Amino acid sequence: MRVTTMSSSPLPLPLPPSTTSFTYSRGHHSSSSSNLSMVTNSPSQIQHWGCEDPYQHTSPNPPSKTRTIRYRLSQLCREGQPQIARQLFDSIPRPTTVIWNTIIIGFICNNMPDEALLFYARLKSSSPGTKCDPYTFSSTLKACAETRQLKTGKAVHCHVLRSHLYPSRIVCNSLLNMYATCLSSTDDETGSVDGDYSRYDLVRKVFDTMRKRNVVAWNTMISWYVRTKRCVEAVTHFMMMMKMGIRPTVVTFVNVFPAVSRMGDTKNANVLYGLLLKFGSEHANDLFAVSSAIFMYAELACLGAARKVFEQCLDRNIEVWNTMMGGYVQNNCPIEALDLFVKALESEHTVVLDNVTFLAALTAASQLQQLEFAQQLHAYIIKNSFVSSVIVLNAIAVMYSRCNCIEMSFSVFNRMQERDVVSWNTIVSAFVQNGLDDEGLMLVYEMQKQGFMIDSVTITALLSAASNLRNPETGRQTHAYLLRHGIQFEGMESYLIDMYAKSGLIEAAQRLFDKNCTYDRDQATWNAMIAGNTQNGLTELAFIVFKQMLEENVTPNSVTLASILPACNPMGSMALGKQLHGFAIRNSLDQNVFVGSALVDMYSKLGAITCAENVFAKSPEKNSVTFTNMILGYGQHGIGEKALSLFHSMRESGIKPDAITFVAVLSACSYAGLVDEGLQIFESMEREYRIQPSAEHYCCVVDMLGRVGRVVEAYEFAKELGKEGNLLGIWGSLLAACKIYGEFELGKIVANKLLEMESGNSTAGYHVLLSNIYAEEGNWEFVDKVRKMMQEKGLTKEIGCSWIDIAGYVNCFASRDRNHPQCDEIYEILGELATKMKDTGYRSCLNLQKGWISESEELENLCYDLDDI
DNA sequence: ATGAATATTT
Repeated sequence: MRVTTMSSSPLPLPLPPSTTSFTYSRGHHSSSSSNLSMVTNSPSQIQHWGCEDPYQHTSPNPPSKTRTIRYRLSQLCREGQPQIARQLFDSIPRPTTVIWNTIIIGFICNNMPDEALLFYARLKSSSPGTKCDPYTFSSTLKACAETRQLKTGKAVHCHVLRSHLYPSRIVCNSLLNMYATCLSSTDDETGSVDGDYSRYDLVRKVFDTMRKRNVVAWNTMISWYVRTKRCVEAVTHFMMMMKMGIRPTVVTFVNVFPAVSRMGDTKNANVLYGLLLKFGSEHANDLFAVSSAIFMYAELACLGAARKVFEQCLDRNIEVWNTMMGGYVQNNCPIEALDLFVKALESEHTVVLDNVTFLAALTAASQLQQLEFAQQLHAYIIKNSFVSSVIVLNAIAVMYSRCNCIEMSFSVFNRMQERDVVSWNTIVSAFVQNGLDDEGLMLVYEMQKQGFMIDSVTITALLSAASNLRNPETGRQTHAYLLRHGIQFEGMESYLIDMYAKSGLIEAAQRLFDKNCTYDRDQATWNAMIAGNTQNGLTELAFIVFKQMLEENVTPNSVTLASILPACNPMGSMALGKQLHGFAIRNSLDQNVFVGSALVDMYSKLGAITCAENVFAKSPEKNSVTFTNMILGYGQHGIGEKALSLFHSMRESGIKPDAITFVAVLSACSYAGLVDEGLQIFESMEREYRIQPSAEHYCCVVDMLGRVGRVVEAYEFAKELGKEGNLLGIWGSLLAACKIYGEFELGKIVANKLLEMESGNSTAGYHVLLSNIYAEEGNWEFVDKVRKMMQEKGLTKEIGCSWIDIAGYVNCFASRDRNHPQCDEIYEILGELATKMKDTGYRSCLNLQKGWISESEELENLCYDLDDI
């Protein structure tokens, strides 16, 4: 660390900024890149303040009059009337340095740094005789810092050097602050710093060459280190400063607190807070310090410590309240945040709530996801604030969207007088998150039409929509837009990977994963890749990525587990599933609602319905997915009654079933033959839950009717759906029912409908079914026709396959397969079983009497048929 | 009359 060069340098600031960046204009110079050059266009019309101006004809101004006018100027600026101050200033024929300073400072105080710079330029060009003093320099440098104008700041630096005055400590501090501010934002002129100094060295150099560094200089340095994300250096500087015997101020602590909290250094946080107390009660009671300490502890998730600081502060201002509430919100504790909000309401005689308070409450309400409370809060805000700002309205829209109430969200958006990019992003995301992806995409068009630019948040919403819609076209376009417009790529990887994987383009996802984020892959990126592999059936790859993630010490979260758990099912490995369950328990992730749902699904798909039941019973939190998975499990295990009763208790507990829940419960009814119950539930879908039945639901009902032989009813029902949706499944299950119940005429009608629908290899099964129907009728001519049709289309029926995990080894069985090591034994037992079945009255669907196949073949086919049922 | 600094929606 170099902090020792202060006495060796002859010049206080040996950093002549290059003359090229000296952009202040003197008229004959070209002044291409300077903001100061605007001075030549500045309409310095002399306007009179008031009717009479006592100074209009007096020149030069007498000292006493100067004092009066300076006083009036600063008073106007303090009263927030800089425009009137400007008029007064313009009426003065020859303003003195002090007058110039006053107007410049006045603009800065009124948050008009650009105006301040214009007046500095005017001072330099229109009255070259007027000297600048330390006040001029430090004020102007502040304006440069506020406007992030490094070039202008350098020009002022030059003026300081040329003034041949030894710059005062305050001017040096102002210079340091100007460089530190301009060289820490991301949008500055990176790399354009000339000479041998990198941007960081420049700030260091100014600091190192200062003759006397007081606490302000140190504070500036600490704050600069924190802003440029070098927290270790910030703390090191703090300690060096202490060692040199410089007494820290409140600002020092306010600056250094975020350094330790960002590092997650609770120990040093306690040390620093202890130091703050040690340096006197005026420190501990300072509201800036209290607020910063609360924020620090909240960022470290030490909410107890934060609350203690909060409670110890007796004279809280609104910032302190807001910081504490924000701390709870940040740590996902909406109840505590809202509790505090109520307390703030109760102490309204001591503080006035502002928009930031409402924002914190609204964000907490978004986390709480209780529509009723959301509406109460909304009503309260309407009643108690005169005009809500865009930010507050945006937060209200978010809140309704999180409560799954898109109608309210949209109506808030619709009624907004003024909208910003965040409003648009909010409403687009709201639609996408509530399953209205197409509407979300349309709103992006509208947004662009109204002149708002797509930004990185819009991109994430677009990618989610593309992913939900399985629409790689939209996804690719969005990816291209992102690259073409140079929108920040960081943080986008997981969305892109998810989109490509869900759209079935797993190679593209893998490429992104491999190339674009070889280092610094965040949790979400890993999760997206694991989920992508699982969803595309690449279960082994999913496990490889999961293992890699653990090896690279990335902490898995609930999403990781919920993504990897479904990978156990295709592998049929109960051992893996149990290992993951154990892993979840060890990492205290098993209480999570997503993990619980995934565990229920995993166990029930692996046939361990009792394990699924246990996980379900022990889940502290259950959502519609948890219930749906359990109902699905019961259905698949043929326990229709339990599925139904669980569906009813779900209703009673107030958890809203969704479209998939109905698929689960209807198919459970179907498997268990509970037709009347099923039909009743189907009818309640739209009536009670306002869920429009989709093709899948129709398919369940057709299947349900078909299975019990109510084939004609099923046919009438299927016709109701018209031409929309995935009709293939509906007609397919009807066809199977026709075959089983010998409704051959209807079967043929249905089969021909099916064959009209052109749709890949999935129709192979229907061809087989149709040929079987003809075979049962003995219509061999048509059997042949159908078989030939299949050959022409190149269709082969997919071989059914099943598997079971025994002692860690997955045994796989396929029809006519002879690869299993215990193949002979297996077929022997299968033969025995088939004989027993025949003895007890089982009849093959294929009519053996026609002599179409031999008896031994028929035995084999029996196994094949069993697989089909 | 000049320098350093807390809470904020997608």
